[in-house]
Amino acid sequence: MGRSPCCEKAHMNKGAWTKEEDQLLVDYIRKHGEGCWRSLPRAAGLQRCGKSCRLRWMNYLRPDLKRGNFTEEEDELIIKLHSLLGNKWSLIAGRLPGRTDNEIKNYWNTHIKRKLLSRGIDPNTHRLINESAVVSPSTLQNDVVETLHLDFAGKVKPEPVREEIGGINNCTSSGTTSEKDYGNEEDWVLNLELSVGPSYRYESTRKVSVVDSAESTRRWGSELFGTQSDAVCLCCRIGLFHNESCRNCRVSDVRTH
DNA sequence: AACTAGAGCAACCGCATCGCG
DNA sequence: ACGCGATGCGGTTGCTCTAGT
Repeated sequence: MGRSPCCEKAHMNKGAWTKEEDQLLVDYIRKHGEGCWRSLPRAAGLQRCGKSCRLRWMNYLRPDLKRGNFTEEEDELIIKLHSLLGNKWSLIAGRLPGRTDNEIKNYWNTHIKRKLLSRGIDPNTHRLINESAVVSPSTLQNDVVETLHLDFAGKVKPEPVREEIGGINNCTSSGTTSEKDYGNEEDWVLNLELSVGPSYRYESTRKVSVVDSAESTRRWGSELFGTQSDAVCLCCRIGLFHNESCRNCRVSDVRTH
């Protein structure tokens, strides 16, 4: 019994992709678009399972991928996002145009971990290795640290946010704040329109309908954060995209907001 | 030149989540 | 509400390349 395999593996190629396979996949997707990965291999004439095709496309063949070395700005952004999100590579990748989750994950494991360790920072907790106190001040400007806040969809998970504001987060997947401090995980939703900013007042955004009894937490969020119009994306707040359009804010000059 | 160890990265695997009937 | 297939995600593996001896 048990789950049926995602594909018939007996006659499938495995291992590195050949140029011919790449070409077949690219040609097929150009013609038909992405989607239906399970049936794609057969339709494209590939002896690969759908998962493998998807991975190859996502991580290597997509035309919008940015190849080459990570910039210093990207490094810092990854570190900051990891301190907020933990090993949520796909979410982190969503904030780095042209980078894939796999690429970022590999880069983290091979470069950034070492970089943080050399700074005396534990890459898992983002805390200084020799001190129990706070955390990676070297990587975040003070004004940003003081005002780091998260914006929640529908429900607010208050305590960790307060911790964000007071020092730096405990929100990573390996964080230490216990679940009982803010209820069940299912009761709150982190809106990944993460924002970092000065002490603007900020209202929790509600991308999904609020169907809960969280009026109090909502009010709490409003009192704490003010209106959403003040929110600026993380990239802009930490000073990236100084001279170019930010894809998150759609604003060409971040100094104006 | 040959060998070895380590780094880097593409790809795989298994589980989780989503979405549709 | 439930079951099941499809897709997505994160951890891990293993191959390739390169630097050191």
